[in-house]
Amino acid sequence: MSDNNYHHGDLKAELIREGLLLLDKEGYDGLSLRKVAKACGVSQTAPYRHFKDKNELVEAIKAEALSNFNKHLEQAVDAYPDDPEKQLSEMGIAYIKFFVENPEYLRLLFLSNYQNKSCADFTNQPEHLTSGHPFKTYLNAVERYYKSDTNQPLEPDEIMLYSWGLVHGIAILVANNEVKLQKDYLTIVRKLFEMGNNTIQS
Amino acid sequence: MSDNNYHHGDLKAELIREGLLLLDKEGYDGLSLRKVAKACGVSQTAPYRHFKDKNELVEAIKAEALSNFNKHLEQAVDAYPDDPEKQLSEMGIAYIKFFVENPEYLRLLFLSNYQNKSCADFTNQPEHLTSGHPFKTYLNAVERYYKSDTNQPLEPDEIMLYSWGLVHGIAILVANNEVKLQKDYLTIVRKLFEMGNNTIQS
DNA sequence: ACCTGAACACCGTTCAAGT
DNA sequence: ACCTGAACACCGTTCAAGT
Repeated sequence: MSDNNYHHGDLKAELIREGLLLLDKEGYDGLSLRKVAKACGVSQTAPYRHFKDKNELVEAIKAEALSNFNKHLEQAVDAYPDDPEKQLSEMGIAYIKFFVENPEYLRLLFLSNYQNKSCADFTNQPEHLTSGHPFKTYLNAVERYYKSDTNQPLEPDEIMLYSWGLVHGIAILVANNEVKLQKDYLTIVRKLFEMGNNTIQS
Repeated sequence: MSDNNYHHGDLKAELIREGLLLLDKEGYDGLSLRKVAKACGVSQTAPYRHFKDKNELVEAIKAEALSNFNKHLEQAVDAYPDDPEKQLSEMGIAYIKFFVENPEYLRLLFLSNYQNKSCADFTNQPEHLTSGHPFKTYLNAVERYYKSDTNQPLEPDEIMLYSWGLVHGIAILVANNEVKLQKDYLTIVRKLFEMGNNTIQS
């Protein structure tokens, strides 16, 4: 708040912002504490006034990335009010597209050993702790879909693992160029979603 | 072959072996060229006689890891001869279990930026280049399943993305403790596979 | 939960030199 | 496609000191 500090009013926020820029520019492996500090025009040890270690900085950058990701998902959901099935499938497509366009986010969010210790138990946690988190957004969409389909043979838990797993796996395989497909991946994904309504049908 | 070298008869193979041991012991981030060299009792620069740089060493370790992984998949396939549907679903379960039990392999194989440039185009490559590779094993299982089910509305390409994506995504979410489930994940996976026969049914 | 500069242990990589 | 040791640029982290 005060802008009469040694150098910055809000170094902590700037470190996070520059960290995300560095991720975009140099990829996950280029993300070093010293480079982020230099990008903020501050000494290499200054980040230690705001974060216990690199792990804490990376966790903060992750939180920012998750928030960006969540906005993409919510945008897709909001485009189809009152249609839980369409919401779920369009959100899945937004999910995949996001990571195909930002593959370094995948590395930051899902493979860094800078681990978020807390396992994301969104089902049993109070709303204020989980809202704004993409996985909670995903779970909400699954639950709306579950309620809208009274013939659904699967529990929310099961739809969650199925739907999230499918979308997540496809995102990773395509983003990492792991599969080689004849057709455009989005064409195939749309076909799969249409056939399965994004869930198994029996 | 000759064992009268400066130090080793087969340093290259030993570097790969020790690299994989180090991955198990210290995780993907602990995998350093210098540590691998030290584990082989050799100077820090000795690996450069066998690999252009760290990237090449990591690629060789990856190849070894993929071969171990492939053995697990083939074992599952071989347990159910003449039942392509069961082969596909049991292989999927073996796939998930393998990564849940060896999460550092996930990091090595799918999120390292030590990239295998060649995108795995297993559909159009000669057999001798692709055999022994887990993704080829997966593709083979998909194709056998496709041939066995004449009512299958999906192309092999589409089944591949669907089946591999689902299995891969679930493996990552569970191995990284990303989902919190009420029941055991294998119970849910088995139920999903039984319902969908590992593919969408229309 | 302010910021710096010197220092330490670790890393990948290069290069001249040695069996 | 042999192996080593010194050296360089980079990294995370600690610590005594300075606004």
